[in-house]
Amino acid sequence: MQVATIKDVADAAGVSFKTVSRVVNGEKSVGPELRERVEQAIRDLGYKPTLAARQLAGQRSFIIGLIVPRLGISYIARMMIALATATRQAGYHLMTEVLDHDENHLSLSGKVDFSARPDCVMLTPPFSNDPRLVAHFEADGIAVVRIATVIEGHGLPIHVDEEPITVELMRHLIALGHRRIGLIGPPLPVRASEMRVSGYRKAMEEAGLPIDPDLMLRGDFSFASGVNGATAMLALPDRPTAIFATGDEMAAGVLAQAHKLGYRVPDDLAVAGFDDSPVSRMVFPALTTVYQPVQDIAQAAVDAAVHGRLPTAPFAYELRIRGSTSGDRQHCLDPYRF
Amino acid sequence: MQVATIKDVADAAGVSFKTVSRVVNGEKSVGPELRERVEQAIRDLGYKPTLAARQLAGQRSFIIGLIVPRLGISYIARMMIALATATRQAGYHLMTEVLDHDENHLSLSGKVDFSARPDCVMLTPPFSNDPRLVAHFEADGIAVVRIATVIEGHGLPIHVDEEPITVELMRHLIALGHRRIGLIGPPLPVRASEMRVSGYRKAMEEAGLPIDPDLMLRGDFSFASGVNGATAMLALPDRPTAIFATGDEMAAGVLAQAHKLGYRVPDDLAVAGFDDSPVSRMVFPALTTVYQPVQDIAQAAVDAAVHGRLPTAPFAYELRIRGSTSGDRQHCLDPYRF
DNA sequence: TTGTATGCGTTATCAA
DNA sequence: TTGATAACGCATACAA
Repeated sequence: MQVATIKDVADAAGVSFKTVSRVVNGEKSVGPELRERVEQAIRDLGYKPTLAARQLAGQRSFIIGLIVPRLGISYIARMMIALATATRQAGYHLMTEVLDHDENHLSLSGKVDFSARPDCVMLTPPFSNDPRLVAHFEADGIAVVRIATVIEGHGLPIHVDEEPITVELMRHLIALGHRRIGLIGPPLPVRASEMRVSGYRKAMEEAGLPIDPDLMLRGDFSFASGVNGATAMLALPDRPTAIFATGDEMAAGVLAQAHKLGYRVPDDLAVAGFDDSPVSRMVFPALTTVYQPVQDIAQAAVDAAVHGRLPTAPFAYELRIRGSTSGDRQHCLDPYRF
Repeated sequence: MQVATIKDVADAAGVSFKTVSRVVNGEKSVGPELRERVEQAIRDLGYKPTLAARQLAGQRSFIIGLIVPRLGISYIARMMIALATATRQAGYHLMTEVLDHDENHLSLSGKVDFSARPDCVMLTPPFSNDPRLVAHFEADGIAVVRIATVIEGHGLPIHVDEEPITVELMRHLIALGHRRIGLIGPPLPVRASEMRVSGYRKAMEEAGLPIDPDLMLRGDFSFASGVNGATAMLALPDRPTAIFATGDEMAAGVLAQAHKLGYRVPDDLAVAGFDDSPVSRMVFPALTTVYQPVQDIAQAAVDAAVHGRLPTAPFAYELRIRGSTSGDRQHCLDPYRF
């Protein structure tokens, strides 16, 4: 015999298969005696309900779709692992689709396959901020969870507020005596991470420091754009003594360029990033950065996907002060946990 | 009306739904005229066959399972993206499960859910080298693809041969004049990456260089183990002038410790890694390393999963010589593509 | 080449 | 509280 079906369980327990179905689905209209017999039979036969049949007969598929960009920064990889774990814990299955970063919603139908009929689709940045994508799914009656977004609109938005922690990070730099602090921000002023820019502004104003447009550049989260940003700013007559890049990969680019030019970090130039990505710990000196509560965010996203419940409390970001600003020469040896 | 079913298409095309089924499955026993009518109707209604129904009625599920470790080094993340892409191109769906690194096969049944009935399961390292895991799945009649393995046994092994490219890397170091070359290897002598160790030995012997046990340490692929290995070797009376770590994260640890101790890289100490991971490009100087043809490997794995076909030609590894051995101070600015 | 009947394993509806 | 029966959307065998 292959795998046990609901009928096998019913026969073994001496009940109708509908009763087994009730037990499996946790319905309480089952007598304690029968319930016990059924549960025993389920254990004995190692019965697991077939997903496809449940999906066909019921209205749920127990599948959650996940759409991620191909050009994955490590933040996405961490999110994928965390979402896979949270999905499983909720008794659901994760089906991952990769979408090219620059593809629009028109090419979507050909790429993303709805034949699995997920109960819900989760969108990571940058897709979580694309209203057209959301509309595309909702037109098919599929709920959409938008992970780490700041914009309103349809779907189930998992809002994040990165401004307070960014202000904290900036205060740290300012407390160290930096007055000219460069910023390498996200690509466009519409992204979720734009709050990292507003946090920068807020802290500068709070400290009574002038905001110099020359010190505010934009990158694309890549190492290369960090290098380029640093190159430009360090060539200024009145160069910054600290640079805050809104992503660790960019910050690593700043650090590398500083090394190449012979600057000592942090004595000549302090560098700070954002994300607490693996690379932030592997460069030398290790990068001061902001820890993203990826697991909490993933948990909230799955909760929204399964129960339609939105998170109530804000997520707990944490400042990680390391050598690239403090001058502490210790390595960060904590194992990187996803 | 919700989503179009096969019957809707049949009605629209004025044929029986079985004919539609034939067209969808690419059977050729359909007249050209009817075929055209059916295809038109499919386009008009935007029909996509429901996965669950195909799975229930047929014998295939069109689902491929993927099991990855939680403690993900970037190699795994890249593999996940590549596998998701290749799976989609093959018309299949990828269902990802995260397994804790140290879990044994006994706890497996509770963690990995078979209710999706995947046609095949793909295992990445380190799971791809666990015979018990393979047996576990095959007992359920599920084919198993073992990605990047060197051991024989059941399932569909996607063999990799990393020895030749490792020899090439070592020759590069030796050609630079290094005679005492340290090795920080994989955890146990049973892993796939053990070929990186044999490549080290082979190249040393080939060059007539002595193999000093003091210069052969083992790590666990983590940054921390690279730091520790470097610390130990650089404290030797006759310290190495070059260190080859069999993973980029470990190599980054070596590099960081070298910086901390004030060694110039590569003048005082050359460092080489393996994987061409993102971090290898973001440290300074950039790490000399070996590019892994992740996309090719992923393609082969999916091919094995879908058609049971094993790759014939070896995979094309590539040496990436960068500043950590050559002294070239240019950054690697290529966008990192998954 | 085309169409019809049957069943896959489960949930939903209704009756007992 | 239980159970019989009909779907769900499709593939498979078999018939036309």
